[in-house]
Amino acid sequence: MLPIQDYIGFQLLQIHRAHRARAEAALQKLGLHTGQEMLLFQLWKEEGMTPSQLAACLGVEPPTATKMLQRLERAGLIERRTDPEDARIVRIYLTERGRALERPVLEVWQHLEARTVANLSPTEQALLRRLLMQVSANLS
Amino acid sequence: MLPIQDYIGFQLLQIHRAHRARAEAALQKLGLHTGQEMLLFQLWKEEGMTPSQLAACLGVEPPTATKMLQRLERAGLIERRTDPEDARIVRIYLTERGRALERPVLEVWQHLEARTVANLSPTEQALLRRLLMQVSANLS
DNA sequence: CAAATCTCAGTAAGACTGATATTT
DNA sequence: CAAATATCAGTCATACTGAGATTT
Repeated sequence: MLPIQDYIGFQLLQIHRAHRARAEAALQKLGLHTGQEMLLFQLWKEEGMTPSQLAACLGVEPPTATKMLQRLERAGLIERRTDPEDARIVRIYLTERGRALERPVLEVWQHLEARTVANLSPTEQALLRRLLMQVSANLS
Repeated sequence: MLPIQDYIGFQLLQIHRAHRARAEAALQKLGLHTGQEMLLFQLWKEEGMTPSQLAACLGVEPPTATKMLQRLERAGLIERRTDPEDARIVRIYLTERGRALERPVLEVWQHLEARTVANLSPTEQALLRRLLMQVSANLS
């Protein structure tokens, strides 16, 4: 029987926890929590997305996205606007403060990414990315 | 600028979520929640560990382990016994029901592990394990 | 009226910090 | 009394399901 440490499932959990803790510590200085930056990432790419679309991008259910958006709104980083053509739809826009966070958050991410792949050659990094992509597909 | 999907940090999060959802679905049939089986794993290897030791194995703080143990105790899978030589120390033992879960839980894990590494050659699997080990070390 | 969209309410596990026994 | 051990209390973000509310 395989010791638990050798299960990839176990390794993934350990890594996820460590990664999350590091991200949390760095994002805290920007007044953000882990997870919130994921949503902001999407909005930096394209504003005006709906809560449902954002939920799909993040792979969560709509009520989960709603709660995240409430926190971001309370923090003054995003705002909601009802779609003028279909009042069922809400569209999410960044505030100035939300836009201003793009650069520092990216720096945090790049820094953490560098740490994550430290001691791996460029070839190994590319390989890891490819293998993880396959794993991701396997589990979807 | 790298699209978010190409960050290994992002991939890890997606994979962790998918993996967790699959584990949750399978463990539910055994009356367990994700995370609980981690603790049981340790106890199947060695009973009589203390809450602090278990916390260290899992990489969490002692109060977190205490809560997990409370749930496992309520579920009738483990029991606490005060150490006879040092009354500060609590030792955790499996109940019969807790021991009986070893085989089915292992089957769930092996099945999920197989799915996780599907479409990867044995060489690639070993490589992935090694790369993840390095990543884990990087983040610790 | 049915479908779509969002949100609310409630629940639960995960994880932390800081405080509180209890024993050594 | 200081250190060690476990636990309690409180907080917070994650994430779900199921139930409204509103609009098309």
